[in-house]
Amino acid sequence: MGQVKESSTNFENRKIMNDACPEVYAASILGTQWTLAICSYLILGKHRFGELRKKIPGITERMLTLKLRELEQQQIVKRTVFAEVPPRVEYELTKIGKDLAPLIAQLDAWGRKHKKLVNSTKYA
Amino acid sequence: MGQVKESSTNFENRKIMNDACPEVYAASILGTQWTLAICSYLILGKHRFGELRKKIPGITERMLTLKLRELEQQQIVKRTVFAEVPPRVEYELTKIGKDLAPLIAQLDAWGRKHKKLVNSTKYA
DNA sequence: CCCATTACTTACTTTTTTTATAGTACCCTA
DNA sequence: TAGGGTACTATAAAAAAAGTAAGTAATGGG
Repeated sequence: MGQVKESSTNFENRKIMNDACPEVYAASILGTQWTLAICSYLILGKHRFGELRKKIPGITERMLTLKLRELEQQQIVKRTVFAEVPPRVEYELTKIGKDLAPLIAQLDAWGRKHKKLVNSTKYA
Repeated sequence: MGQVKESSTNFENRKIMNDACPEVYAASILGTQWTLAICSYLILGKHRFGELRKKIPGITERMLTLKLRELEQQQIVKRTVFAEVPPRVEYELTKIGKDLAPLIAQLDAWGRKHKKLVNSTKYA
């Protein structure tokens, strides 16, 4: 829950759902734009900031920064800064981050299946 | 992708990612607010509109309608209208909708684990 | 001294999603 | 004939998320 106003109805609603339903909580973490793409690359291994930016088409530096910071706060990603010039920062998944792998595989499988279904019925 | 402007950068970005990554595509379907909560209830069985509204705390009729329509378009939910007064409309999962069950179970498992971890380190 | 490199910030603007509130149609019952 | 139940719609506003564009810092090399 990035920048949610604690006074908003939206905040209340999410809080209640997230507290009551772990699956909703998990989906709300993974379902925002760019987040899962980043995780998918990090599952393949450690990446520098610039590497991620190059691999993820269309992402801006701002968005990449925001999402990485969010993932870091959520303890899904670990950030390591090297005291060099020019700077070098490496990102890698934490233990729980790595635990996403089978979940991502399932999402992938269901996604393929669904896409296939929808496309096959689109013009039927 | 509910009400996205086809001319926006956002539309372009989502399109590219969704086309390339089925897991991102799947997560973007399941990750928006209310969607997974609705599916979770429907996995338990057929529900009427009003039943869902009562079970899902905080949801407005408008949101419930919107999300159900979206799920219907995505062929995840089937809608059946009975020609009665007062009206009766039933919602149930389609085949691919039911295929979400194991995915939801995994989301649930990961969500619990993550929540536990975050809470345990919060004040450490 | 100027430029390149890398990983960001900052200050906005635009787009998308969610919420609020007030209807509507239909028939049945009291 | 007024009110109740059900499943919605319409319109507007608020909130959240994403995108744009222009910096910044530090240092080594030319």
